[in-house]
Amino acid sequence: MKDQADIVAVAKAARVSPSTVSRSFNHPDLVKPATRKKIDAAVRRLGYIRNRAAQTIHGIRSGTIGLIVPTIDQAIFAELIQSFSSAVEEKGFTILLASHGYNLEREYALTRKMLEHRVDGVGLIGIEHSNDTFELLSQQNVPSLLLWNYAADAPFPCVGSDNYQAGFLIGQHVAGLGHRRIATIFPPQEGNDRASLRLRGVTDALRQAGIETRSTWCLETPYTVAASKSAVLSLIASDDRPSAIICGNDVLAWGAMHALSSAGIDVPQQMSVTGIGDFNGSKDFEPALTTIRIPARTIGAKAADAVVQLITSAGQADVGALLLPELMVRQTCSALSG
Amino acid sequence: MKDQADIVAVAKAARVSPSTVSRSFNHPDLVKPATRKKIDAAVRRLGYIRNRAAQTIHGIRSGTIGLIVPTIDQAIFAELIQSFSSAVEEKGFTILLASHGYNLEREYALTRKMLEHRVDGVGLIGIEHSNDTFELLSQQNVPSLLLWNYAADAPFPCVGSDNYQAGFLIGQHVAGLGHRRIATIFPPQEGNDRASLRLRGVTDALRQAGIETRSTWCLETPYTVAASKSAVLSLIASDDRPSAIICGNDVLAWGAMHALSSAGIDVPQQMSVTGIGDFNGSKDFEPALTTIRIPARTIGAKAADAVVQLITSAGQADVGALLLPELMVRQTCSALSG
DNA sequence: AATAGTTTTGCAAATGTTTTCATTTTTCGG
DNA sequence: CCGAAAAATGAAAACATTTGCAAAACTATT
Repeated sequence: MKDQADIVAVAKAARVSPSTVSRSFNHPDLVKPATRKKIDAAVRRLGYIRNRAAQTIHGIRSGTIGLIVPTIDQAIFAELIQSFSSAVEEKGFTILLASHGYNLEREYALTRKMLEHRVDGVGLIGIEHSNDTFELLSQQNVPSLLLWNYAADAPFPCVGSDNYQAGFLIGQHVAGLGHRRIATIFPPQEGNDRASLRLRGVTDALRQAGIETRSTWCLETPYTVAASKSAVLSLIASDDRPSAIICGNDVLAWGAMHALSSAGIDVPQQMSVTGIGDFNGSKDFEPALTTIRIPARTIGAKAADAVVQLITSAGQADVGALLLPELMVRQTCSALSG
Repeated sequence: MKDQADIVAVAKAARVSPSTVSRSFNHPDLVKPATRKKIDAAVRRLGYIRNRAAQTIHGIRSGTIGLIVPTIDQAIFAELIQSFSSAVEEKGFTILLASHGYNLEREYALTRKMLEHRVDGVGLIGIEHSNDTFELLSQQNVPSLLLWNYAADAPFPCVGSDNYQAGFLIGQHVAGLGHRRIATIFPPQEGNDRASLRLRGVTDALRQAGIETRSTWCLETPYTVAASKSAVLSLIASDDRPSAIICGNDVLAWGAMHALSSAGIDVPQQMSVTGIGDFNGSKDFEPALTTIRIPARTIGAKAADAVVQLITSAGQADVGALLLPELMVRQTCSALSG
């Protein structure tokens, strides 16, 4: 870490001025090929690496995009992060990643930190954020994007799906198959607009079909197979069982399936199960999971395009995108017989 | 993005010098409380946000750590990234994340980019990397850490598990239960030392038990449930079936389980299956997956400690850590009857 | 060979901070 | 209320770059 070569060292070694070295990097066409060669040689010899921090203070873009997510280690966000990150990488940006654990105060703090790093843009998951966060972002005038969820009237452009609609679709489907005794299993709603919208969608669809949900059948667990499995295990311990379980996402559905399998309850013969998300693996689950497809990879890729557009157009572009949720009818949810 | 407040704007507004403002941030005890209050007020009024890029060129740490992974959207790396990132966040760092898709050339390019951003340290997954990458890192003298895998003689400190041992353990276990007809299903070995080490461990353990693996039973698929399921489906289409399938990781094992379940083959009665990794969900799979535990969260957390130590001790600390793989005997692998 | 035009280079100022050192202000014991 | 010591502040240099402008070095035309 001692005397790392800087641009003037390179200049000296190549017997040119620092300006020329700088130009040789940033506007190679402005410097004579022969000179460029000398410089390249010097660069290699000294192991010089450009200092983006020093460039950044000239108003040059930092080449970083802040991505702030609730959590990383969830199948679905991982997929989103992957596609987002590889798409922005392709465009020459690098991702500054942070997770707040569904705590919107922490999200604000992280946003600030990102701005200290002078990210060129930021992506947030969902539409609901603390007021401070929104103010900060718009006051600092940083290209910002809301991922995953979509609303036309959100304070920033959204690239995502309609989570209410997702819930509504699945509720409608389950009710349409004749189910009346329906349980739900969702994560805590606090600070998670995706989940609460989905649940509202489900409830509305059911109510529209004349079904009221029983509060004892509305389970709430974190997003893990383990939690969901044990919640469903105790749900079915009672004689008074529902005929279908609507899960807030596919991970919860997997947990439910394992619980039923371990109790020897056949899906979908004796009990229907549905997910939301259509994660990797849900299609190949046995039996294949009926769920709502929310195209994480597409969202990631489109979002990447969108931020970059926002950045390069100084926020003038119209980049929102609504990806419609889609019902995937597979094997875990069947018509109520009898 | 126009006239964002800078430190001199704040200074003017607070009627003090820039030096004082700077001090008020970095050494608050050196400035009079009253002055500090004036400054804080000005900061708030102008919406000033410190510019880390400008700090960084003073040799001050950038507060970022580069993490370069093969892929993000795999259960297991997601877990690792999550724990690593939240642990470093706690210590005031932010993660610069990039993925190379198991391509070590790209890894080198990404490493360079990280260095351009003047990350304070970098973490790489696995022990095998291109020579250029190693040279770059040691020549630039950046605190570097190898995660996930462990070897005493690696060029940089490792925080990880012994993947050969992991493979060996599971091979031994399966052979010890009397299985002789054993299939394996592993990802492509290219650029993935974890996978190749595991496979070597398995093969060695089997050979030691006098078992040679048949090449037609050595399946190779990417890390997805879908790929694994279809590979296993065609494997069992033949009459000449193995009695056990050793999978390179838990995702592959899940795929295998679904394949068997869809073919109506009982696990473990008719076929044993094992994984490696002990991912979230494997314990609650039905039947619960016998696997080798590799403690991703612990590795992430320890690795975070380690890099930060490396950074703050200028590379003088001895931070390597070997987390032993552990056999988790559950329900998917039973003794061969008859 | 001289001129005009073009290409290539260097100088110096600018970027937003931190830090050393010197100066000013405050505090406090007499 | 004086002076010494301590505390607080400011001026200026430093950090690693980029860039506008001007000078220098070529080319081509006559």
